[in-house]
Amino acid sequence: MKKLPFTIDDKHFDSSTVESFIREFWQEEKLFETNSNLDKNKNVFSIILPPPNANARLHLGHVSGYAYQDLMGRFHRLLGDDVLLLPGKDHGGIQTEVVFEKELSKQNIRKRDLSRDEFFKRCYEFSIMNMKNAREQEEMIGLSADFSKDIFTLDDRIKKTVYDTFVSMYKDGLIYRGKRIINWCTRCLSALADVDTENKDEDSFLYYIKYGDDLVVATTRPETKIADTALAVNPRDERYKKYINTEIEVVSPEGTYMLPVIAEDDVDMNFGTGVLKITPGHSPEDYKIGLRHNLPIKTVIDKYGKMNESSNQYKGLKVIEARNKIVEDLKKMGLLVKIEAINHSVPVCERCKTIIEPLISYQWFLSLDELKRKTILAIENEDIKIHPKRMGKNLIQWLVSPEDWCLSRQLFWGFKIPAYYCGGKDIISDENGNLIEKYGGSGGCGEIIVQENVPDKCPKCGGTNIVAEEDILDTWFSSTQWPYATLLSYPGYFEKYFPTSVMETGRDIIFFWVARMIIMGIYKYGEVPFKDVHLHGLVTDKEGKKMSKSKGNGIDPFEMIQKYGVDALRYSFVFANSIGKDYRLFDEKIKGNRNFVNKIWNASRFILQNISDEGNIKVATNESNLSPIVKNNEDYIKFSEFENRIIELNKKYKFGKASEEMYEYFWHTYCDVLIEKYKEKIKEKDIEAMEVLLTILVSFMQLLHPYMPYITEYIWILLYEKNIVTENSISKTKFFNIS
RNA sequence: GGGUUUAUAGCUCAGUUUGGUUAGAGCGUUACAUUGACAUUGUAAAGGUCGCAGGUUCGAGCCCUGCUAAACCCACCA
Repeated sequence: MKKLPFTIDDKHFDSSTVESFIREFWQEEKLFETNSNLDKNKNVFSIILPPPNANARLHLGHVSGYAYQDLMGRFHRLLGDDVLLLPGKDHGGIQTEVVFEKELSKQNIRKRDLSRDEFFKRCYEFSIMNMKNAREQEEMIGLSADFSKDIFTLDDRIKKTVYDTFVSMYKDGLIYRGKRIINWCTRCLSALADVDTENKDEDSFLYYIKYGDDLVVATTRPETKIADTALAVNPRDERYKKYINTEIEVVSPEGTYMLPVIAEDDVDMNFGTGVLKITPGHSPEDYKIGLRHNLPIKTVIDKYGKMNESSNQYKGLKVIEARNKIVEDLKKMGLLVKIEAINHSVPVCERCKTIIEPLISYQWFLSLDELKRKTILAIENEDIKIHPKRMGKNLIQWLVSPEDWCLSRQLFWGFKIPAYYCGGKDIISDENGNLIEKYGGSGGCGEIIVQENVPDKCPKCGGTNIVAEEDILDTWFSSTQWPYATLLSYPGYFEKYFPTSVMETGRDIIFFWVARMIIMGIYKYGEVPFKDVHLHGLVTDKEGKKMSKSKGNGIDPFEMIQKYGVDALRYSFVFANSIGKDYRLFDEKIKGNRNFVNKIWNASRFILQNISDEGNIKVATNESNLSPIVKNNEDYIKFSEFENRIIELNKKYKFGKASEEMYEYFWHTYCDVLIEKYKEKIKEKDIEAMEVLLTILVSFMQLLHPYMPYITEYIWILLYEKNIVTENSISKTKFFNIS
């Protein structure tokens, strides 16, 4: 072993010196590397670590997650388990694409100026750079992962699994190409799933517009008037009963046309006038109503957010421009009754905050009905245990919604959809303005071929004019396969480690990720991909507000590490917190834990300084070779009870409680009571005093190690150098009273 | 509208499968100590109607009901 950088004569514990020393030591010893050999005497414990997005430095959220994951891994190593912590890096899909677009714009380059391949290449380089940073930071915080197995989500081995799943889901009829209303981002120029959108409050106007002679409709979107295909009223609404199932003549700036009036329970009698215009082509709610009443679907807005050619006067105008102009025109025609100010929420793109334009479009979908049902059963039967339990209810609530998952994205950064069209595909519109996708128009039979590799000819007609799908897969389609896709990438790992022991992640991505990982696992292997789900809360500032760049209330974890050390920061994430609860982090909290680190250092220092070298004191390695002197010592007996208690708390994921009790025990029992009690005796080299204090110290280092890996390992090495313990690393040991 | 959570000292939080003496900790505040393993320390003190109102009970911070306030999630917002 290298010369120790730091001795027991140093009063103040210098965390960064010790951290880099220990880090090198761990790397040299290759302590956390794994293999596919199954040892039947050992339990297997595995966590596939949630991969951070390779588009920025790690933030507090990542570090807090790693604190929990590493804690569990190290704890199970000390139980004697065969532990795998498998690290990875996420290409981050649309998130990274948007971040990198901003990078490009700094160089005055627009994304669509580059080819897809060129964009992909540059974004890949950008990601590689970030991945290196992330990796360094992961090592810095003491993550005991097997870095020789670090894997990127765009790795070819991952791609193989993802494509296999896509193809088999297509063959099973779960994945299909379909037309429906989807969330469209006019800036990203892509379809988005519901979870990729969020709601934003917006000040807008409610326009009251005359429809026919008697009816007035209140709408925020007058520009979609041209695409109306019905009016709807509540069947219980006495005011409008007589109009139901009639047709009224509607005058508009684009001419006069007839609209049916339908009865619909979903219409709120108290909103506006109680008359709703139905625009199935541009509103998800209206789309559903349209399906129920078999209404035609008209489209007036294109993918750029501009009015399309079905409008004569507004063609080419952006939505807002068209809205203002049509309002002017309606006013001139005497059709505008009044305008009210309104604050309502609108869906926006989760990434770039552009207002979503609901559009009718052909996309790839995954039917989830059956899989969701099975997933609910798995949760209800506790095939998978969610901690905290109440989050399971949230999950089930989300799973009962029947929406299919829109898998295709019109983006550059990600896996291409493995689909091909014999003779290509075209979008045409029929006489009613309905969009129809036609296949095989440019010389082919129109067969859709779904397979991993590019086909050289059509398996149906033998044609060679094969056109590849240009869309890419939603990044969540691949990341929800992460638990098995990673393990399948290394021979024997899947067999040994699947299903994994725990999925540990933030409570905020339970729908995005956790729910759909379970769904995919159930599809692929008929079983849940992990046995337990542990969800940690979000880190907030002292006022309980979410940290964000724009608010400027964020804490840089690496600044805190420089100031107080990794151990203090990591302890602050778990200290006195309960599972799934958000926790407030601030400087004084971390500082308090730094003081605890220093207390541990000084107490250990005192013991080590006063141990007689000639006495050749050794500490028992397990309960059976414990000396009777220690075994019967009342202070040791009490400690032993405490030790069992902490181990039990860890098993129950009660890390907050355990950390609190360890703090309390070490500071106020070990230091304040026991050291004081044995102080004089120890200086007289009394064997019982030395053995009791040492045995407790050694065991306590093991107990605390998952929570504070650096200082405990360093003290352990000092004990090893003094021949007090026989292994040179805590990671090679087991808890004292585990046989 | 549906679901979930929280409310305990100035601040941040504990208060435990199971209700039980005088409700605890850290930070902060105040006083004192200091060549001592540790001033990143020690000893002590002040500080609480346990959100409000009922109920169950010999006994409620804990269980039940209602209310108030705050936060989060889902749906909708024409």
